[in-house]
Amino acid sequence: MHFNLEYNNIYYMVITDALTQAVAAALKSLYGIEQEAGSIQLQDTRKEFAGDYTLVVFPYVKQARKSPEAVGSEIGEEVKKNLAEVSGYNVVKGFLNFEIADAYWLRFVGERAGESRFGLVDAGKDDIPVVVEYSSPNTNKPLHLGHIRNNLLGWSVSRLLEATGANVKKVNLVNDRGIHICKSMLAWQRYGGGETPESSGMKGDHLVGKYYVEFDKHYKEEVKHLMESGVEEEQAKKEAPIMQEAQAMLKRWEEGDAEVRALWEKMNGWVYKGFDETYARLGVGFDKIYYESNTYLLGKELVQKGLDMGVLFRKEDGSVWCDLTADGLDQKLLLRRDGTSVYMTQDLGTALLRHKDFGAERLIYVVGNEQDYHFKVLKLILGKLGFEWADKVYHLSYGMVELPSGKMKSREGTVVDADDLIDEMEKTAEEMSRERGKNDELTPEEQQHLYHILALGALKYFILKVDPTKNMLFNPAESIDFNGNTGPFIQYTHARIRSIVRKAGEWKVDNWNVAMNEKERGVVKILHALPATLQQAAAAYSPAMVANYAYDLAKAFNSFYQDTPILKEENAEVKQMRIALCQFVANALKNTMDILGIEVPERM
RNA sequence: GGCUCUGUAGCUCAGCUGGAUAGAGCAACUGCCUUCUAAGCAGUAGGUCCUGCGUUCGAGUCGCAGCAGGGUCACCA
Repeated sequence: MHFNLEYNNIYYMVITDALTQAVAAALKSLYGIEQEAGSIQLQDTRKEFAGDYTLVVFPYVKQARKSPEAVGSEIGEEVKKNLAEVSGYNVVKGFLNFEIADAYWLRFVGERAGESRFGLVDAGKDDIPVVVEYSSPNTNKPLHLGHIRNNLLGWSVSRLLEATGANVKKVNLVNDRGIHICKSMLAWQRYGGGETPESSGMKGDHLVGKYYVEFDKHYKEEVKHLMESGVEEEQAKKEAPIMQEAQAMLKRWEEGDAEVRALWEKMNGWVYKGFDETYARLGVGFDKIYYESNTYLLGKELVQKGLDMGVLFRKEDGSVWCDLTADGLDQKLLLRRDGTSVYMTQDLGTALLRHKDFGAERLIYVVGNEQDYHFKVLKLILGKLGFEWADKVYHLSYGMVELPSGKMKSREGTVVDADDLIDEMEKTAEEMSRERGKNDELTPEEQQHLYHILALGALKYFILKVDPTKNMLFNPAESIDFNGNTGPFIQYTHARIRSIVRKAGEWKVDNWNVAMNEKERGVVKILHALPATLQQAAAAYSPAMVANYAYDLAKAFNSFYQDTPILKEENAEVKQMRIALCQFVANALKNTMDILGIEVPERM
């Protein structure tokens, strides 16, 4: 029997698939063991041993009734006989290490190095869309570091899904109504003296945020006064006049009061202008923006449907609930006794709206893990309401960004402001670049652009390299690094490679018949794993896996670059192969960083 | 208290569906720029993988219990 390497219809010829098939056949012919090729696990051979891929034979020794060493040798021999690309094997204890012939790697580089999109799958424009919601800010205060993580994750996961073939629609649901914005409005009305972004020179979202803080200051004072005059705290918080007035303003807003609406539109307008600026600096965007002022009444007809279906019930006071006790949860309110809806009701409505707007089934919500319970319930209720796409709703639950002092709290002023942080990063990037003095020949515009992409590269990589599900720590006292496992390290590696490739000029692919060194093989094997890595990362919704991949690749390349001549190589064939390898790595770095939303420079 | 997530080097983090002697970066210490970009490379030092029991040929990874920390359990969003 002989195994031919075939083109996997999506990507490229895959030696690992051929190997597992050959192993499965060997298991059968040698020991009569039936094992599907797909369920055979190969792992990368550890670098202290010779070989490329390793099969652990322990699972088979019992049935084979032989020692692990014997089983390893027999399978190794059989596979080597049948698979030309296997140039050798060795057995250490129960580990069978396959060695892959250089010819395979050379062919792989020759065929793929010039592909600008190796490992990426073209997005199916006609496929059923996947809707990713992210960002979803409140309009009463500017964005902070927590929002940055959300935005970067949302953007990057969207890119990641696109890179693996999905038709992604990015949406934002702006929370533009409610008591929080009324607080800012009221405080501005009372204490603002007509201040505007233009008159103050303040960014609109920051200006509105300033009055949100202003409200809180007066509110606390009033509560304190009331408590001093003997009112209980609970009561005082409700009775504080400024709070009552904010509530009244909300009511007027809901009634459509012209004056309140005008003020609301004016101040929200300031905020949007500010947000747009921050989004642009972060390099994120949306296909559609929803506003809660338009959607907050949605969901009520769904509640009626649920009542008709008998999956919801009405209590004596008129409130409507969903009983989730059978699912191990509580009862969940969907309509208050006055008939008004709650957050969950709107979210049910907007889910359906989105399903209709895009014909989407997969809805992905990039929302912090403090809302795990909410989304569990949302999914359950959608299911009970009979939507078969409910099980395709996915909450991408990410951990919060903590400071050394603990959680960020906007009202306590312990937040890291998004704009300030980006400013800071750009300043640092500029300083570091000037110190090195490598970019003096660039135009001032090119320099500014470089500082920007380096700053954002550092920031984005810092945040995205961490597993999304985990909380992460940010220490403002220690600025984000530009050395080591960082975005600029990878950007630098790319710039360096591009420099070589530019100097090399045209390169062509021949049927290289040369020997590879360990460093070259190390780089090629990482490139080879790119498609599978992207698949895994997409399945896990984890840009972190992409970030770590890019780092491993850059690291391996730098190690190769350090002690292997490329342009100075005298053997023309070897030189061509190395240039191709360089181009290949540059493409892979560019594409993986692009998934992270990070631009890579041509020089730096 | 119920539910849930997390615990790996001094610090920040990797460790894919269990596999060989647990890996990076930062910080500390050594070397390497007249040679393709030193934002780099090579090396030294640093670990009871929170604890215990269990499953397994094999556990950082799976199960149970405990300890510590976060989140959440609103007619808020």
